[in-house]
Order: sequence, then C-alpha cells, then structure tokens
Amino acid sequence: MHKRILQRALHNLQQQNPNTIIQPILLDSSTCISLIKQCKSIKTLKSLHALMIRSHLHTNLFFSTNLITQYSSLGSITHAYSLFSSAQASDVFLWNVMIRCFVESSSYERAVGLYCRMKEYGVRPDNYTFPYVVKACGHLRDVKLCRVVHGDVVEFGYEYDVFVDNSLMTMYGRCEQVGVSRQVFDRMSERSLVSWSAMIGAYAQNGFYKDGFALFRKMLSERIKPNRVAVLSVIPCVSSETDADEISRVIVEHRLDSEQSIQNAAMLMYSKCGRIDIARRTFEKIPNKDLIAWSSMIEAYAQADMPIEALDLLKQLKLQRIQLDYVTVLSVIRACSSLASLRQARFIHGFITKGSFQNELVLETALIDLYVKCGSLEYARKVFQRMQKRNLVSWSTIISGYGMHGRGREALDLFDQMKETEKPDHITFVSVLSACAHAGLIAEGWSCFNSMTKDFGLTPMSEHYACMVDILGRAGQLNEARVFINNMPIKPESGVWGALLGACRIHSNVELAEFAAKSLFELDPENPGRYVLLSNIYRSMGKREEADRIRALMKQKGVRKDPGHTIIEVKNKMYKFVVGEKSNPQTELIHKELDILMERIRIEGYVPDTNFVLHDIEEEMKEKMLYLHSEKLAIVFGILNSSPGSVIRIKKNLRVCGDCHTATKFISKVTEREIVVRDAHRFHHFKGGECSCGDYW
DNA sequence: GTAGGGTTAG
Repeated sequence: MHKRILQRALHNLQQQNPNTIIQPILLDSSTCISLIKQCKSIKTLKSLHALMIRSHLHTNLFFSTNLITQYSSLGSITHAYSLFSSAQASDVFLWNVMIRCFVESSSYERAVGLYCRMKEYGVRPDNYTFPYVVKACGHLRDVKLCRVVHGDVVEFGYEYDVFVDNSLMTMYGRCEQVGVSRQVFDRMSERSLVSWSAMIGAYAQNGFYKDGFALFRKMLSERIKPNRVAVLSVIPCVSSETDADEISRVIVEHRLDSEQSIQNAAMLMYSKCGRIDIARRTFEKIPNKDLIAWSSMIEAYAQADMPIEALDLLKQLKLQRIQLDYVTVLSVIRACSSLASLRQARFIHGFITKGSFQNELVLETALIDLYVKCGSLEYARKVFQRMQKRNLVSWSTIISGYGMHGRGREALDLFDQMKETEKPDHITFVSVLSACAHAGLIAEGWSCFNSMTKDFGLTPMSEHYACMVDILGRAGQLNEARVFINNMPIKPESGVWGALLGACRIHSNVELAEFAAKSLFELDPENPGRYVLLSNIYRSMGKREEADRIRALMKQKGVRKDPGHTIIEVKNKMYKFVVGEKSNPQTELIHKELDILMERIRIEGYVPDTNFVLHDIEEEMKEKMLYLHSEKLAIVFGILNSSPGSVIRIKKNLRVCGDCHTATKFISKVTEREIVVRDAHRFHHFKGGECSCGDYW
C-alpha cells in the first residue's frame, strides 16, 4: 500500500503536476525522504522541493540535508549549495553534509573553503567532518594545507580516531609524504584492516614497493585476515614472479580468487613481472568478463610491449559488440604507440571520431602522443590545434613531441605560449630541457633550467640534471658537465651518469667514461646498454683488451645485450629485420639492391665508418657487416615495396647506428625519398641528404 | 552521514 502511494506521488511529480499529490502523504517524514531519494532528475527533485516549501517542510534539518545530498548526487552542486546557504547553519551535521557533497563532486577547494568558513562561524568540527576535509586536502596535494588540517585534528581531539587517522594516512600518501603517513600509522593505538590497507596503499602509490610488501607480510604475521581491498592495495608492490606467486597463494587461501577486481589486478601484476602468459591465462579463466577485465588485459599487453595482441583483443571486443569506454581506448593507444604505425594511428583516430567517448581532452592528448610516436608531427599538431580545451598535460605532450623530432625552437615557442595559461611542472621541464638537448640549444637550456626554480618554485630533480648534462656533454663541454654533476645538491641517479657516458662516446673521452661507468654499474647494473657503450668507447679508441674486459664483465653478471632490430610496415604488414636478416622472402632482392645503393652513395661521398662494427675482423669484412645492419635492410625493403616519392618510416629498438645515420642521409638524397627513423630516444627526419637533427645527437 | 580499493592522457 505504502509503496503504491509513493509510486503515484513520484509519477505525479515526474508529470510536473505536483498539485495533485495528496498533502497528507507528504506529512509523513519517511515517505518524504523516500521520495527525495527516488528522484532521478533535477527537474523532479525541484518540483518536490517546491512542494516541501509550500508545506513548510524545507526548514526541517533532516529534510534539507537529504535534499542537499540528492541535488549533489544528481550533479547539481549549485542547487545543493544554494539550499545549504538558505538553511540554518548552526548545526555541524549540515556543514558536514555540504562538505561531503563538495568532496564527492571533486570540488576539493570549495570543500576546504567551506571547512574554514565553518570554523569562522564558530561551529566545532566533529569526527565526521575530518575524514571529508582530510580527503579533500589529499586531493589538493598541498602539503602546507595538510599540515594545518592535521593540526586541527589534534587541536579538536580527534588524533586517535581510527577513521580520521586512516584518512590522514591516505592524505599524506597523496602528497608524497609517505613518511608522515607511517608516523600516523605507528602512533595509532587501535588499527583496523583499513589502516593497514591505507598504509600499504600509500607505500604503493609512492613507489615504496618493498616497504608496502613488507607491511603486508607483517599484517599477515599478526594474523589479520586480508580482504579484497587489502590485497588490491599490495598488488602494485609486486615486483617479481616470486612476490606474485606469494600474493596468489594469499588470494586463494582467503578465497578471494573469484573476485573480478582481484583477477583484473592479478593480470597486470603478472604482466608487470614478465609473465604475460599467466596474465592471459587468468583472463581466459574469468567467466563473465566485464569491460574492465578486457581493458586490463589490453593494458597488460601494452605494458608487455605486445601491440599486435592488444589490437587483436580490441577486434574481439568489437565482434562481441561490447560497448567500450575511453579507458579501453587509452590502453589501445598506449599499446599502439610502440608499434609506430601511422596507418594504425589513423585507424584509431577514426575509431575515436566515429564513437562518442567521455574525456575528450584525455583522449586527444593520448592521440597527440600516438601521432608523435608514429613519426607524424603534422597530425599531432592538427589534433592539438583543433582541441576545444587544453591543459598542462596536453601542452607538455606537444612540446615533448617537437623536442623528440629535433624541433627545439618550435618546442620553446610552444612553451612560451603555454606559460600564458598553464603553470609548468616537473614533467613539462623535462620535455623542454630534452628538446633543448636534442636541438643543441645550450643557452636556452641554461635559461630554462634556471627559470624552473626562479620563476616557478620547482626544485630540479635528477632527470632535469640529466638533461643539462646531456646538453653540456653533446656540446663537448665535458669538464663543465663534470663540475655540474659535482655541484648537484642531490645524489645523481643513473640517467645523469648515462648522459655523461653518452657524451664521452661522442667526444672520445675514455677517462671520464670510466668515471661515469663506475657509478652506472653500481646504480644500474642490469642495463646492457651501459656496458655496450663503454665497450664501444674502448674499441673506438683502439683499446681492444679493455673492451673485451667489459664484454666479459657483462657475461659474468649475466647481463644480455638486447639484439638490435628494425621494424617497417609495408602494405599493412609489419616486417622485422635483425643484423644479416635472411628470413625475409625478398632477401636476395634486398641484397642486390643494397649493393647498388651502396655504390651510388659512395659516388656521392659516403665513407663507411667501421667504428660501429664490434668484431675484430678485416676492414673489408667490417664494411660488409655494416651493409647488413637492420636499419639499412629495412630501408631498402621499404624502397622496393612502396611507391616512388612516398615517405619511408622505420623503427629501431636501440639508438640508430652512426654509420647507418650517415648512410641514410645519402640514401635520402640519391633516392629522393623522405625517411623517418624512430629510435630508442628520438626521431630523425632524413630528406635531400640532410637529417633534421643536424648531426647533433 | 565517516577511512583503504580493479582498467585511466605528458
């Protein structure tokens, strides 16, 4: 009976005919609350609200708080706030509700602002106020503000409230103050499972994976039973297959293995530690895969650098007519950027344009990055120019794009434009400084580096110092680079030494190279590139024994050199070339054509640089070896299989070899082809015998 | 009416 009356009243409201509602129903308070909660649109809620005003019910605190909450959850924070403003504001409950509404609608500044007003008003915050306010502060990532609110927590006597403490830990975690989170955790007299999860989550979000994992183990040892959320918090801390297996056992033991959220997280966990096969098996075992399961698997493939498999999953998704969202598309984009296929990028762009996805700004930014990585700055620029809205991330993306393509001046112009509306952050400066490095803009690099602190109050991090070392080093200012590193106020990370070592390769400085390598082998002992670089420096200076010693060291430490390869897409198919590739069906033709091409460029003045051959063999043989480099094979294959005059795009997994760089310049001249080469660091555009990098690389 | 949490652009 009661339900029927309610339904009728609601129906009348939806018909915008509130007068037909029988007054006595509304006088019943539980009916009224039910009605408020059942309103599915602002319009209906407004009618009900009007009716309540006529019945003088709106002044009732309980009704107003319900109305405020409903307005807010229907998306109208404006209506919610206007109602709050007109209500009697002496009750802490009402303030709490309004602050919560601001937090839930992500208006964190307004939440904190309201909290301040509340105190000015003389309303004392209670144990319910702080979790909301603390959450808002965490999202604002303002450490000073966090400290002030934490002070209030202590002042008002909620320092030992488990809810407040749990939110404090998360707050400090969000502002990169994980040490303070831990202080809160240690000081707590009573801890709930949420406290442990919050602390583990704070470690995870800040990259303190070992600490997070250790705390999870400690929690288990104290016989605290983990639930779904606790396991989800520790999963990002997993860094090895052993860790992953350990977590898997915990999952099974506590019967959490049928939770889909756990299965989804487990896929990424295994893909992160190199077991994409287990990730895929987990995915296959999920009975009713939801969209997040599909997105997670696509993301797992993206992380494992398996774009073909990611695209294949997208195809299957479409076949099953599952409606995908922008998150799925983002994962597909990320997966494809390593493919470097402009055709694929165009396809995804079309796909996005045809569908209607949320978060346009985010998708467009991802698309800009994709076009950049597929070698088309032109398309990237077009997407950027057509954007309705831009933010810090989209500006940084396009700036980094220009930088990677060696167009430093334009990157700096964009940076100047950006500063009119956005405040650059650490990542923006990495983009700008590396743009300067790639283009050899020394003075501009210095000026940007200094401006970071002077104009924007940012403290340079190791990456920024690495860019500066790169700038100085490439320009041959090796001593300046060494002094610069010595004067660093923070400990140089491997990137800094790596930049120095790279500069030593260009400018043949063995002594400094050894100095840089010493630190590198400590900081980054697993990275094969560092060993290869040092060994090559020795070899190019004729120090064969030292070179062999480094190779032996590599072997001894079990570090394996990544085999170099080049990928090219021809007629919708990807072809992979390694040194001396013979499996390609056109091998014979490629070699014939290569011989002819090499003769043609020799006449134009190409001289092979046998420094780039590692083995100790006769000079003539060395030249032959150079001919067989994967870059050259791929380019010739491209020339043979594309129409005259079309652009050839190749992708090398390591840095492009110096001799291939020189040869490609000549090839672009004699064949009148534009050749775009993506390597591990940047792009080279070859045209008419020149490269966009101006040999500055 | 309170805290932790599965995919997510540089």
